[in-house]
Amino acid sequence: MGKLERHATIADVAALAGVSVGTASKALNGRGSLREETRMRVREAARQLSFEANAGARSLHSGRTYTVGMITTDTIGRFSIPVLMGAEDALGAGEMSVFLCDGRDDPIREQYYVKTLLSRRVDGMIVTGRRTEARAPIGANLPVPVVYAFISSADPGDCSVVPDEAGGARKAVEHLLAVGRTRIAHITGPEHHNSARVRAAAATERLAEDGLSLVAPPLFGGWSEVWGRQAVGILLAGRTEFDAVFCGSDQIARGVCDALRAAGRRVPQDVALIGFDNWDVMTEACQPPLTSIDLDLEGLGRSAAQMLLAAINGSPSPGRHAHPCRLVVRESTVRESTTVPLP
Amino acid sequence: MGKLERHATIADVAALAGVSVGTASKALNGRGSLREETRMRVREAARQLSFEANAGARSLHSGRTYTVGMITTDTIGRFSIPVLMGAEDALGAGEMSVFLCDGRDDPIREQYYVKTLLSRRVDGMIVTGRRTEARAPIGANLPVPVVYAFISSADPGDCSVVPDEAGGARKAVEHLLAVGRTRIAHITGPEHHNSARVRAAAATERLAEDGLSLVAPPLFGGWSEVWGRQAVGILLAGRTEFDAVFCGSDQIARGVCDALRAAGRRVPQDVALIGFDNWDVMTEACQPPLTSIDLDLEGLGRSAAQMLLAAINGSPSPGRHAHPCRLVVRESTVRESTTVPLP
DNA sequence: GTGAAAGCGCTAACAA
DNA sequence: TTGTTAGCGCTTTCAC
Repeated sequence: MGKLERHATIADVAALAGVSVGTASKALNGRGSLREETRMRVREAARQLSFEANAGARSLHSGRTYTVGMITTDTIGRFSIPVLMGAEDALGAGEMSVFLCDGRDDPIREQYYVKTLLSRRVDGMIVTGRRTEARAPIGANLPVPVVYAFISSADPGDCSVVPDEAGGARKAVEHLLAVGRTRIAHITGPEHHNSARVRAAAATERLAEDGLSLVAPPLFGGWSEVWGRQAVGILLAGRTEFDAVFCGSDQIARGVCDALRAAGRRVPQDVALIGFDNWDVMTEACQPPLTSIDLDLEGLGRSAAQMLLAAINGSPSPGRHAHPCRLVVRESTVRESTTVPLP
Repeated sequence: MGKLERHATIADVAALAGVSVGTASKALNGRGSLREETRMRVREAARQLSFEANAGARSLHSGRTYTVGMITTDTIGRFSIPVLMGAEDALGAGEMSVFLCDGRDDPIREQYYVKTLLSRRVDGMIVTGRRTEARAPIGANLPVPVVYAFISSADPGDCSVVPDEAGGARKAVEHLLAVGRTRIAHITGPEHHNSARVRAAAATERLAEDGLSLVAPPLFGGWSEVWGRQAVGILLAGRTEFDAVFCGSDQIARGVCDALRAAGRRVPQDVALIGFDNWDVMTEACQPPLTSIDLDLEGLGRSAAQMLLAAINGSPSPGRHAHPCRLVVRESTVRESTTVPLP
């Protein structure tokens, strides 16, 4: 057979089948009315030539390309991936192909990508990023719909799908209350980070609804294990007693866990511990395994993609949509894991 | 202005500028010889209409789409990402757009993507995956060049760019020897995993070159921290003395580190410790920070993309290409970090 | 220096 | 049932 030199065209197929291109087109797309024998003959010719219709030429008529662009505003990372995957999954099911564009925190590069995507006549775009903060819209009066996923647009009229971080923080607190803890500390990331502020505020608020408050003001620091360990030092140096720690991330929680153990406090007997993000690497390696809040990023991405598909089909969903978080219980908050191992 | 209803065509631009479409085309692409005034007038009209030439229509002539497909054979994960990013980076610089296709370990899905990409007339494809093992070629006699990155093709004639894991393992051993250790243990992932076997064999071989051997047969297990901790238990239960541990991954090394500390052995004074992958999450959280081997996946992806670009331009690089690994020294092998902090 | 016309690969009217 | 034709948006001869 040898390596094919060029793609077969529908003219090649028509010639081989001994019909006109119009007939070949109908046969391959199931349009018009043709003799079954003719249809088969054309199909067979197409198969023989490994014919795949040129999508570009095709979209010249339909006006649609069945492609979408995904732009990450900052470098692709641990949070963008599941979002991208969820979106890719939902779009693939919708027969859409996805252009991946890594913005790398560079607005110039980002605008370049927007132009490129428009020249490729994508049917829509998804914009995502590493942080949940609002960002400037990627463009004004774009000729195609845009959905922001994880990150949100500063324009409230734009469609944004964001994790319900406040709801997640409330679930964390409610879980700690449900297992009988009332003296709760909160250790989290840097105060300038939107997620840290939102989660801390929501936790405080939820406690207030039960007439409680954090045993100490939230400890803002970094998102790292190192900070988790340091923060425990600070907490223990103070006189405040605590029977639970709600952490702004799993990495922090892991650091907290290690430091508590080193200080002779047992988890969960003396201190119940809950993280945020439900990152398997951390929740599994933690001793004991870590209870956490799952952002369901893949579901979020899928949901964003579905909204984009709807918008492309003329039914936009303007505004900010909060995607719910899930509580995942493990042994850092309850003695025995509630999950029953499979037999 | 209001939301644009449709994309402007070159006919719109020509009409607004009061010239023919042919002239407009020349003006916008810098072809032919036109009066400077005309050129400017057309450019201005294009700007006013936010005109972006339809790439699909354009490629109808050029025969090239300036797009490539990236297919991950299995789910996109920690190893595929940097490869994808490096490739996207190199391709973007080459004015190429990238179609992202997540194979999800499903051969059916994978073949579906290959067909889709061919119908979109991509100029080439990059195939990647989570493991370094060889895999069946993605297709035979494809009309466009294919480069395998990280993963490799079972067909030795295909172009594959893979990390030089054996070289990395040798560098790890050489570093341990250089810091004066000779009684080296090796703890790594499952024996059925290609990377585990290759790294263990290379380490053994390198030691043999100096008339040495591992203090015990390689301990194969899982890639997790949990296994690292368990393995230390096994090692200590045996009578064999050791002054260094070479681990098959950073997660294992981290587990080893924690367990050694718990057992009263100091790192690096009593035991020097080196990991593999140079995963920042682990190397930084480890106490002390972990020396490791970096696969330079982003560089590998970039290199693969460049080979693809070359192949598209008629200069293929058939065969298997080993991409070198880098040693990154931190405090788990030397008392004071050799990296000088910036002032 | 500019316009008219053909053609890239395909689909969809309309004829035959 | 099938073939012919026009046209999607663009580039590129070739006349003028």
